[in-house]
Amino acid sequence: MARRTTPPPPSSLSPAPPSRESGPRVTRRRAETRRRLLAAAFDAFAELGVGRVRVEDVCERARYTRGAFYSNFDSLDELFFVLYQERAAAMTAEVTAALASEERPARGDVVARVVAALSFDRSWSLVVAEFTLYAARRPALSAQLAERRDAVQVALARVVDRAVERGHLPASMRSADGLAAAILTIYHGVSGEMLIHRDEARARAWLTDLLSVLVG
Amino acid sequence: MARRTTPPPPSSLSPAPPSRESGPRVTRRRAETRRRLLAAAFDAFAELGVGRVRVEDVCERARYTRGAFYSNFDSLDELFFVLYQERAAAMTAEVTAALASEERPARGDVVARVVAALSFDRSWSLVVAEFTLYAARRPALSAQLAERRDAVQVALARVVDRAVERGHLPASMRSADGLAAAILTIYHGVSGEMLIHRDEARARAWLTDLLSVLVG
DNA sequence: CATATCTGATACACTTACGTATCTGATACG
DNA sequence: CGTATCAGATACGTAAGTGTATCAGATATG
Repeated sequence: MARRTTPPPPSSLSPAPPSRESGPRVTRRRAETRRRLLAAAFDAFAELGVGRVRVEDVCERARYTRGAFYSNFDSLDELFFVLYQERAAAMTAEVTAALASEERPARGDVVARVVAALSFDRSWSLVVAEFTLYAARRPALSAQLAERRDAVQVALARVVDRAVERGHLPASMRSADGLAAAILTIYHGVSGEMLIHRDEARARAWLTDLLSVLVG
Repeated sequence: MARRTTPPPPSSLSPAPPSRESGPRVTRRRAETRRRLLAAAFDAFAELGVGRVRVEDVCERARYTRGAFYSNFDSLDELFFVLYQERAAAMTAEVTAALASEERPARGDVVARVVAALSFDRSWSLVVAEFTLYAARRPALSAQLAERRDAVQVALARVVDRAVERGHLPASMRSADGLAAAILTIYHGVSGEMLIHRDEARARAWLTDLLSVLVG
C-alpha cells in the first residue's frame, strides 16, 4: 500500500529552455499555439486552482485538442511550472522597471511609489498563491520563489535606500534590504486578503497605511 | 460546450449541524469513524492540496474504506468544508483564550503576548491557505473566513486597547479594531512566508519585529 | 439473550481523465 | 511548385476515480 504523497517537481527545473525548444526550429504556428495554451492555462489555474485543472480544460479554453497540448508540454505540472516562470519573470521585470523608472523619490513619496509599482492583478495573485502552496510542498522549488522575491527586494531596497530614515526600526530592518523584505511581507499579507474582499482600491489604501507606519 | 468553472460551495453552509447528524442517535463507533476521517483528511489536504486529494487517499490514511467515507460525508468538498469549520472554530477558541488568559499586558509585553498566542502550525497554515484560495473562488464562503477573522480581531483589539498608544498611526489604525486588523494582515504575510522557508522561530522573530514597529 | 438498527466493507457499473499512435492538413524551404 | 517536415486532430486503450446497492458484522436496547 503506497500512500500518495506529494509528487516531485516537474523536470523542467533548468533555467535553460526545455529540450523540446532547443530543436532545429520553432514555427510561428507552434509558437502561437504555445502562447495560447499558456494564456488559457493562466486563466484556468487562476479560476479552478492547480489541482483541479484538467488537460481538457486548458484545451477547451485555448480552442485546441489534446494533441496540441501534448505536442507542447509533457504534463499539466510542467505547464504550470513553465507558466509561473514566464509570468513571474515578466511581472518582476515590470515591477522593477516601475521602481527604477524615475529618480529617487522624495521622502514623502516613497510609499506611493512602491504601492503604485506593485501588482494587484487578481488572477496573478491567485496564481502566485497557488504556486506558493505548490512550492511549499516541493522544497526543491523554494529557490524559484526566492529568486523572484529577491529581484523585487533588490529593486525595493534601491528605492528606499536613501529616502527612508531607518533608525527607528528594529535591527532586522535597519538595512535597506531588511526594510524591503518587510515591505514585501506586508504586501503579501495585503494581497492575500484582497483575494477575499476583492477590492483593489481598498488593498492599495491599506498597504499605503501599513507602509506609512513602517517608513515613518 | 460547457466550460468548467468553479463549482458552488458545498451545501453544508448552515451553522447548524448537518442533517445527517440530527438523526436519532450517533453511536460511539460512528463518532470515532468521523473523527478519524477528519483527522486523516486534515493531513491529506495539508500535504496534497484540496484539489488533488482523492477519497481513496483519505480512506487509506484513516484505515477505512469508501463505504465509511460516504456514510459520513457526501463529497470531498463537504469534508473539506466541515473540517475547516471545526478546526477553525477550535483554533480561534485557542487563540482568543490565549489572548484573554491573563491580565492586560504591560505595554512592553503586548507584542510578545500576541506572537505567543498566534498559531504557527505548518499543517494548519497550509489548510488555511487552501481554504482561503477555495473561498476566493466561491464568494458565498467569504463570510466563513470573515467570521473567524473577526473573532480573532476582537480578541486582539481587547489586548491592545489600553496597552498601546495609537496617536502615531494612520487614521485606519487609530481604533483598537483597526490596529488589530493591521496585526492580522501582517501575521498573514508572515505565516504565508513561513510555508516556504519552514522556520517557525524565524517567522515568530520576524513577526515580533514587524509588530514592534506597528506598536511603537 | 433476541431483535432491530446501524454502519462500514465490498463489488460493481459508470464516468472521467490521461497518454499514445496514427494520420492528415499546414508550413517551410530549395 | 514539389517535397519534406512539422504539428495538431482524432481515436483508442487503459487507468483512475466516483457513487451506489447490497450485505454482514457491530452495536444498542428492551
